[in-house]
Amino acid sequence: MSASCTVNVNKSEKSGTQKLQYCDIQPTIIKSKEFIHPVTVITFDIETTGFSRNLDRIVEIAFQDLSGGENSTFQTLIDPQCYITNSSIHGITNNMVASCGVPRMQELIPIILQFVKSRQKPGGYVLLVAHNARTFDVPFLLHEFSRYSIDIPQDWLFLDTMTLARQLMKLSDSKITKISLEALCEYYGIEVDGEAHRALPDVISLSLILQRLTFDLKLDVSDLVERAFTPLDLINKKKK
DNA sequence: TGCCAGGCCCTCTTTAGGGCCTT
Repeated sequence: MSASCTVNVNKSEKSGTQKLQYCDIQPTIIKSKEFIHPVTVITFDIETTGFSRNLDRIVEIAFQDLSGGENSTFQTLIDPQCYITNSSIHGITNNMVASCGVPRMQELIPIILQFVKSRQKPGGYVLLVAHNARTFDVPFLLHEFSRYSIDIPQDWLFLDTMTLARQLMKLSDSKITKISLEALCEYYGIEVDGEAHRALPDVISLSLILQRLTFDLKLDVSDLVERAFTPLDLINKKKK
């Protein structure tokens, strides 16, 4: 994937994007090759106190804007306001999150919104990418936002790299047999820069994996947008 | 009584079951 993530879309519809609902965004972005509409691709990862989106909380989050440049990464511990019992998994302890300056989620959400906005191109959309995003990272994020009655911005789309990895696994000449983040790192010869199961090292690995997957599957940004989903997609699926 | 996570995908399937994947 190129460093600059720009995709062609219909400029004439730009003025109407404020009224768009989640479900309308994808076709609008990928509609036409004649017009240019920017998409910012940001990978992200969370560490949590467990697997339950209802009972567990996020203890660390990291983002990386694939466009690069100054301030392209963002990482912070989060005070989950509950006892951490799985420190052996990620190494994040109760003492660490109790330290002065570690924000609670309600304090952090405006900062996350500001970070993403700072990376967003004027009039553009954001594609937030995570591994197992559909089942894990995004539902957790939605729960945290809804806990404080804050809406996910309508110009945010989400992409799950597990979907791309499954697609790669189906290719006849693919030698990949597992699609975990660890397995994909091993497959692509990516060395984890730092502790695995910490948000920033995992997000840096994910950025490299995303670039390799898009290359192997011959995808451009509009292809990624086509495979993206919105919070509304998850809510509607749950209702079915 | 029912909850204790949940969606995707494959197969020994489709009126289902179980492994994978995330912390």
